[in-house]
Amino acid sequence: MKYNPEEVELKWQRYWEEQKLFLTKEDEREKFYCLEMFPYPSGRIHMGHVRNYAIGDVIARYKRMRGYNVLHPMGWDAFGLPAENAAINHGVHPAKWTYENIDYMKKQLKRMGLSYDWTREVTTCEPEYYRWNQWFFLKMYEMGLAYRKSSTVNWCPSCSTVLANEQVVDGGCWRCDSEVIQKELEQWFLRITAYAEELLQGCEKLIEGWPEHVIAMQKNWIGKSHGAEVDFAIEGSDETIRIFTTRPDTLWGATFMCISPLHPMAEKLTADREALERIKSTYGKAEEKHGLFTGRYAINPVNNERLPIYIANFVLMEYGTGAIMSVPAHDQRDFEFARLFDLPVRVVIEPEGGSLSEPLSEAYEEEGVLVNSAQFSGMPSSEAKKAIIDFLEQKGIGKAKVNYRLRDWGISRQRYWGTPIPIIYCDDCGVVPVPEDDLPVILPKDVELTGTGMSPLLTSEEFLYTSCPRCGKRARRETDTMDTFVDSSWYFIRYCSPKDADALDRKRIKYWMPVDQYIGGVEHAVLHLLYSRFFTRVLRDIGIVDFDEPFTNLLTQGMVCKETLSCPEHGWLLPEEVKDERCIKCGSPVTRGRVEKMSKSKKNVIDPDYLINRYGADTSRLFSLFAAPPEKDLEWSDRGIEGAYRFINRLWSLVHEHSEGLKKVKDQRVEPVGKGASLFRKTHQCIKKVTQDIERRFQFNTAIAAMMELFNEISSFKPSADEDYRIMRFALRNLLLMLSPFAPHVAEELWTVIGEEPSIFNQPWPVWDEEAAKEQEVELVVQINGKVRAKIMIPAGLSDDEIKQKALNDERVQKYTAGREIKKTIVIKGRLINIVL
RNA sequence: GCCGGAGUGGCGGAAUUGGUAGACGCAAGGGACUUAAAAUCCCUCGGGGCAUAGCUCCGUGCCGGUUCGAGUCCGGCCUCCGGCACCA
Repeated sequence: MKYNPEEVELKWQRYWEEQKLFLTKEDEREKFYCLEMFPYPSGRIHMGHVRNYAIGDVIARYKRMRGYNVLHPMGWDAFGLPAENAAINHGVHPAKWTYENIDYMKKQLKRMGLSYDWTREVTTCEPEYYRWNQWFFLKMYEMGLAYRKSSTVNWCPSCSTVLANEQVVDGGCWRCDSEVIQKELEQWFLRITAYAEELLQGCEKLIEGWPEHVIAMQKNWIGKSHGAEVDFAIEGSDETIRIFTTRPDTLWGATFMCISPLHPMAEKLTADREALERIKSTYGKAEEKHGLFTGRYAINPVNNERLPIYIANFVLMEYGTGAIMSVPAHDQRDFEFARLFDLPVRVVIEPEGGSLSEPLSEAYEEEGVLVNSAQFSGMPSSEAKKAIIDFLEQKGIGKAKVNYRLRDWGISRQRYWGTPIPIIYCDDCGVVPVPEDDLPVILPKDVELTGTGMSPLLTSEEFLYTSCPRCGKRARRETDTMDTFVDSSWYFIRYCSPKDADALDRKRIKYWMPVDQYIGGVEHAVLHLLYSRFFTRVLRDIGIVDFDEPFTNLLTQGMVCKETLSCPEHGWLLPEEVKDERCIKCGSPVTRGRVEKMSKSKKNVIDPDYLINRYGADTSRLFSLFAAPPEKDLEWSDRGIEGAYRFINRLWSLVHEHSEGLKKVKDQRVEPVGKGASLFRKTHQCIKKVTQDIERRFQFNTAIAAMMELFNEISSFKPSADEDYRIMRFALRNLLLMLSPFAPHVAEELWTVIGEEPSIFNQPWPVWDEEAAKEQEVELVVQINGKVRAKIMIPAGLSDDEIKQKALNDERVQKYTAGREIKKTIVIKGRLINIVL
């Protein structure tokens, strides 16, 4: 009987659905919440999804067999730019585009045979979902966590939208790479900085369950630093400028001062508007430093020196106080600036036990010992930092200060396809929040999408004008929508009670949350994961949840990569555009480029539909789990998938070939006797290995390798008597159970072929017997002076002395030991002996 | 520059955390079956040397160290990949 993946897979997918096998309800069992990052409905799934969801499905099915009540949901991150761009470019309404994509992708996911509870499906563009975005926003507004301010924002002229700092990559838009410019706008912000310290501290709790590098990235992003704020008087003015420094030990080395062009004092200190504008235009540009001398001086409060005040493009208003003291001897940026303006460089820190040769060729940024610093000279930096802060505090001119790089989260987007911000502007009452009872504020359908950069909601009169909830007069709605990261910051909570009738049901949330295992790409290591941690804390403070961290364990899967092909004339090529190492269009030799993340633009993608049509879901899943450990990058291999397919086919044929013999001995007791004794043992060993590989760090690749080994042994075992069949059946039955989370359809089918009742997924995970798994004979490696000189078979469980005797009696060993004194022997139980001569 | 991670056969990757380096898969070579091919099955497969049923030396990016024993631990380098980057 030939293996037909499609037939088998559709059959069992239908069965599971009919049996409602994966629908989940709260019960008395221990819960396990297994979650994969939900996709953006871009149109079709890609190999990254296949890998992500295959990993999640193995975990969910495995945990289910281990007796957990598993929650394994799926949904759609359905708001976002591409839908709107499709509308602009092709005239399709974003809603239509999105829902059609969801339909198609849902079919694809179902075709993969994933064990989701589809009744919990969540779609973020539905009013039942986004009304809670609005509700949280109102709560945050009440709590002072949502606020409006005018600020310069990152603006992508191509996407015509505001970008969060995190969405700016190397000065370009994260989506389209266009250069990002600064623009002044009234924006809504969420005060994530109020939780900066807590989010940082919380990282410690994640150490056990999260990858180290993700925690490092989060800490880095929060960017806590200790230092001091110091007030500098301005000569000829009553005002002072406050600076922040992490190096109070270099205070005596300040030779000038810089303020940000956006600093409120900038306009007061210079009359030259034009020059100020020029500096502003280079603000934040990393390439070069620009400065403008104001003609004014500040007074260094520790030594009363006059310091010229500059306006400098590299001083950021968003960090610290927007003003710095400049110590060119000990800060490379100040050093470069000093060179530019020929400003003095004064050394106040010398390396311990040495001295700097002046003039300096670069700043000395290390810590050291203070010099030229009045009473603090001679003190080491670390000590001086504290002492100087004490001194500043006593004198009332400064204080210790902790700063964070983390900024508040700007959520306003001048876009249509997102959650309307539930705010009304009334001429008399000002900013008025939409009353809770009026939620949701529905996103209107009749909107003109032009891509001009104006909020499209401005074009819907019906939406725009409303009456003020306070005074009843005609008022305008906020027309910006929320950043879509708001949607994904709490969707995992929504899955617990997905229907609006019981939305945010505390009891159900308490049962399921937090997520026990979260699986997704590293690209969300800061953005999504940090926002989710923030939201969870806000929800905790509102009283909806009673924990801090949403995701107990996190698995960040590696990228799916493939070799790239390119031609000097035609650029990236598809594999079918290459013949005999030459481009079929022009005949130029083809460059086999680096193995890179699959992307349409580089033409190195594999379409999951093609894969599943050709090999089936089981093979596709098995290969993506076997080719590399989950957290590492996976290199696509056409041959590799053939290997996985071959394995499944071999298993299929073997089971069918022996199905009669296997069925006949069903329910008969297995005994480890006869020629099958070693297969019996191998089976127990395999259960142990596979279980341990899954339990510790999800090493699916080695788990599959172990199953292949077991299969190879079953396959070379030629059963004749019933006792042989009993053992073969025992081995196969367990192999199918172990394989079932990885290749669920074929496992379920073959389960019935050996005479078992479906569903295999109602079976418990197999257990091994430690005794039965033990080898009776083991290979002893005999080393002499650390080199392997012999390998001998010995019975397991010998004492050290017996092992030593066996080894010394071996003639190959005697060749070396003859006439020499044995200094020492080291015996590793059941494994190795090292004889030191 | 700073912070993470990784370097093992022709390739993807194993190695119970200090105890046989190369599991499993792929590729390659040889053989069987076949009119033939595909598929399938069996054997070989890190490199060198030799008196070639065997023996022996070398081998986990490089140099050193600890140890009876190092892919694994320590010190110093090199290379590659990710993240952050004028954060004062």
